[in-house]
Formats: sequence, structure tokens, C-alpha cells
Amino acid sequence: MRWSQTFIPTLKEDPTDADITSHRLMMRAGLMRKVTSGAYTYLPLGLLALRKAEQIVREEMNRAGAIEILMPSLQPEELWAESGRLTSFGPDLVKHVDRHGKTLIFGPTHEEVVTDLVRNHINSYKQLPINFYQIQTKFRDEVRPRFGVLRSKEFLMKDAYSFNRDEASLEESYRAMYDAYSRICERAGLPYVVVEADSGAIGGSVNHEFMVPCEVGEALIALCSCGYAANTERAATGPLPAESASAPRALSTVDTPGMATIKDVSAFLKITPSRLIKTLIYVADGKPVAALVRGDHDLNESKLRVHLSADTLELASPAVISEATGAPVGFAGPVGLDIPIVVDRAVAALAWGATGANKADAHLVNVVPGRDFTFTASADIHVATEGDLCPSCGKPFEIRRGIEMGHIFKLGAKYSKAMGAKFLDENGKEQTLIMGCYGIGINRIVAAMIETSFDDKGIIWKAGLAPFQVEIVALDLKDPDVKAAAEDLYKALTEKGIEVLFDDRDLSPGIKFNDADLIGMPLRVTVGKRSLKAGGVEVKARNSADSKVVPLASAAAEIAQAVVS
RNA sequence: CGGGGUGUAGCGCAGUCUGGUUAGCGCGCCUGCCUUGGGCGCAGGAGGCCGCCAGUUCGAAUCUGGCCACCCCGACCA
Repeated sequence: MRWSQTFIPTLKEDPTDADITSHRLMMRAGLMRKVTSGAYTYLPLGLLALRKAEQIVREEMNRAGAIEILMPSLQPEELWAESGRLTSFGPDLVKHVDRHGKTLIFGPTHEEVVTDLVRNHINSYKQLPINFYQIQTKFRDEVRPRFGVLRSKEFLMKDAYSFNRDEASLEESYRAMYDAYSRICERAGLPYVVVEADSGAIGGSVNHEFMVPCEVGEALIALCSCGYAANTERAATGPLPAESASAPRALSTVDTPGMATIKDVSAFLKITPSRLIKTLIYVADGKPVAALVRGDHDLNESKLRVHLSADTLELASPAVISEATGAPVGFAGPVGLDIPIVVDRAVAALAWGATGANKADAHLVNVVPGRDFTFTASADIHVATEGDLCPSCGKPFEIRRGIEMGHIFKLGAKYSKAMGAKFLDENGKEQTLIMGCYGIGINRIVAAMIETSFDDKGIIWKAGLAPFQVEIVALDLKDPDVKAAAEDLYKALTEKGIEVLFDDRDLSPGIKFNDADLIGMPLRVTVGKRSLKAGGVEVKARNSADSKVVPLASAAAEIAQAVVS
């Protein structure tokens, strides 16, 4: 591709609305442009990279035995009503009412559509297992799109859905996807960790996320040297050692006028937030329950829901809170409370703490769990954080940020049961299909790679995703010898099937070198009067400061060799 | 949805507080000359509903009100 014949609008300055590296560089290197919040136009260079990512994913899916199809973005609302997700997915759904008044959903995911396909056409165990996938644009009405293409309202996704006869078969499909995802990360040049994750709105039990560790990642992951790795939304925590109870003092009440937040109260009482016992009132399946966590911890609703075996769980309204505790929000406490009380194990481990007094403008101090209040259960119900211990080996976690690039789920019968997707087994007996689903964000592959491979000059492409393997920078194009040498090399490399970008623009060397660094192709070949005088062309890798002069006669072969290796 | 911020040429910004000729600067763009190994030089030029609507005023980029868009933090989240 000749630079003069394509469209690569590089920017000298950083755009004001991009402040993370990948977004900034994707704009500056001319990979894309924003159309509106959360929606981008991919320009030639960005599109080439996106297609590379897509092709890697496609090849690995095919290799893993998945079958490519293409489902529509437009989905009938009724299918979502059948699965029950019309409400659970809620406001994130992008909807459209057509001229007949029928509501269509712009698919954020395709469990319903694919399950509908399968229930109509898969009837026998002989057709199983089967795994359908597609690479398609998805829509989500994101509350806050951000970080360029890392969280957008419209994005390219590969979604695969396996249908299996039983758990053992699902395990095989799941394993095949797990391995495929690992290979995809490796081919794309992405550093990654696989973590246990929470399943959110998709459902199911076992699931893993493929994370690219990176400062701008939105997910927090707990890592342990023993190999345990989990999203902090999901990570179990090991029990903290109980504090030794040194001569407990008597419970007493302290006036705390207007102090309803952890920050206010801990400052006023001159104790650390970890000594405060935060009392949260929830409504589980219609009944109020108190959940106690340390002031420096966040309650993990998933853990609490699982512990309570509740179908629905939501934070109680102020009215319910004051009815249960007799106090306004901010002053709830466990002492004297007559609803079920679940304490986090970290709270149970406290020798003493401070809590709300169930009375406006008052807190209790020297509260001893078990002495001053009893509790229904003690469980791990807080979000894993710095200072927590690994549940597997007991050593402290390391907490890191990561970009969630892929997510694989064992769904079980969640959708097949709700939508009646069944098959007949060898005995002619009707069975419900078991499902798995496997998603990977194509745009995120590209952005995450850039986010983890750049320098102050620009992008440093890993070969797997690089739009071109080689950029020829031709200087002194008005010199016939230089022109001929550059053209010949371009032709020779192209004929060898190498992806070459030929910067044939008649611009000053500085601009061309800076652009070459910015767009960051793995190999740069400079052809100019000076290089010819030195005996040929200058070859330099983007990720190295060294360069060498290669004779014209062997240049094409040598460069081709370097690209392959 | 709560908090904060920004909208002036393709990009990056000044001007707004304190209203007053023709709205500036750098980069980019066009023409000519010059230059060719790290964002050259000289000369000439094009490009603006100053986010939108309404109001105040003799006069509004500037003051007032409403609206819209975008960004950041938080909440939320395959």
C-alpha cells in the first residue's frame, strides 16, 4: 500500500478528549476518529489491525471446531421476554420501535437468538456437541462510554455458544475455548492472566475472564503467588486471624451529630475505618436482612446473595431501613436489631469496633461481636481488596488492574430451560441442552495491545496485529536512483506476499520518520541518497535502536526473512 | 443518574472576568520559490452561524436564562 494512495491522517498533537495511551495513539496514528460518544470510524490503518485481530480469532475458533454463522443485530423483544432478560439486562439494551410499533432490540449478545435456532433445528444427541460462533457488531447503551474503543456503545465481538448433552461434554467445549483464547492472546502479542470471575447478567456458574494486566483496566484482579487469580468481584478471601481480645471495655454510646458516613465517624472517633462496623440493610426475597462489613470494605452483593440463597437482593429503601432499625440511614447497627444478621468474617475477627446505635446522631463504641450482639451467620461477604488473604494459600493478595478482553461461561441450562431447547438421547428420552458461551472483544484486542506496547514516539506493533509488517520510508524521491530502488524494493516485497506500507510522500525526512515511529510498524526500511551511498537500504526494527545497511541486491530476501522470523 | 469541566478555523489554544472598529496565534491546508537523514526556510493566500435558542443593550464570543454536545470523577457494567 502506498501512503499517498490511502488515508492515514496522523496528528502532531494529542487530541484533548483522549487521555489514555491507546485512545491517544489510535487517534494520533490515524487509526480511527470519533463520530459521537462511544462510536468510532475505523480508518484504513485501524481497520487493518481490527481485521488482523478478527482473523486470528476466526482461525482459532475454526481450529477449535466452532462453526461460523452470522446472526442479525435486530432481535425481537419476545425472545428476551422468554429468557427473562428483558428486565435483567434493562437499560443497557438499545431498542428500536419500528413503524408497526414492534420493539426490536439491537443485540448486546445472542444467547436468545442462538438458542432459538438450536431448539428449532437440533433434535438429537447425534448432532451434539455443536458450537456456533459469529463476529459481529454489538450494541450496549453504556452508562458512560470511555477510554476510546475499550468501552464503547457499539463494538465488534466474537461470541460463541456451545450446546452439549451433559456437563462432561460442556467441560470439553469449555476447555477447547479456554485453550483457543490462550492462543489468541499469544498470537496477538498480549500479556494476559486468566481469572475466575463473577457471571453478572449472563448467568451460569463457572466462568473465567481473560485479562490484560494494565493500569487503565477497569477490572480489579486479585493475584497470588500460589497461582490463585480472580476478579475482585468474585475472589474469595481467606479468614483473617482473630484479634486477641485484651480486656474488653464496656459498651458505651457516643453522640455523633450529623455524622452518617464512615469518613466522618472514623475521624470523629479517632479510629481507623477498619474498626467501624458498617451495617447495611438489604431486602432478600422480600425480607430485610442486615449485612455487616468493615468500614474499609465493600459488601459483595453476589457473595451475600449466594450465602442467603436469595433470588432477589437489593439495598433496602430509607423507609425500610428506619423501620428495621428505628434510625435514619447512617446510624444502623447490629445491637438490639431483631432481623437476621450476617457478618463478614473480617467483622467477626474484630476484638472490638464501633457501630451505629440505631438512634439518630449516635454511635456505639467498644462493641464486641458475640458479646454485644449475636449474629445469624459469619461468612465471606466483602469485596476482596488490598490486605486480604488468598483463600487457597493464606498469603496476601496482590491487587492489579486489568482490561477484560474475553470472558467464557458455563451457562448450564439457564437459557435452554427457559426457552425449551431439548434433544433426544440414545434412549429416546427428552433432555435439556447444556450451554456454554464465550465472548471476546475484538476492538479490545487492538486497544489492549497498544496499551501495553508503545513508547514516547508512538505505537510499537506486535507482528500479529500490525497493519503492515514493513514500512518503506523513501527520502529524496526526486533522485532517480533512490526512486528506482524504493519502487523495486516495494515491488519485490509485495510479490513475496509481505504486507508493506510504502511512504512515497514528497515530504521532509523529519515528518516521515516521526510518522513512521508514530504508526509503529515492526520493521522500517529507509531508502535515500545516504543509504545508497552506504551500500543499500537501512533496516531498523521499531522496538530496537539498532539499524543496519543491507545491499540492494539482497534486501528483499533479507527483509522477508526478518519478517517471517 | 450525582459531582466537576469544556465548547472560538481541520487540530491545539488565546481572547470572555472588565461588552466597543475588520475575532487572534501556532500547526495543518492552497500557490510560488527553496530544501531533503528526525516535525526545514521565505513570500503570498484560503478557511469562522465564537455549540444552539432566546433575552439585556445603541452595540454581545464576552452579560443573563434555557437547551445541546463532549470530557473527567463517582455510581453502574458480558
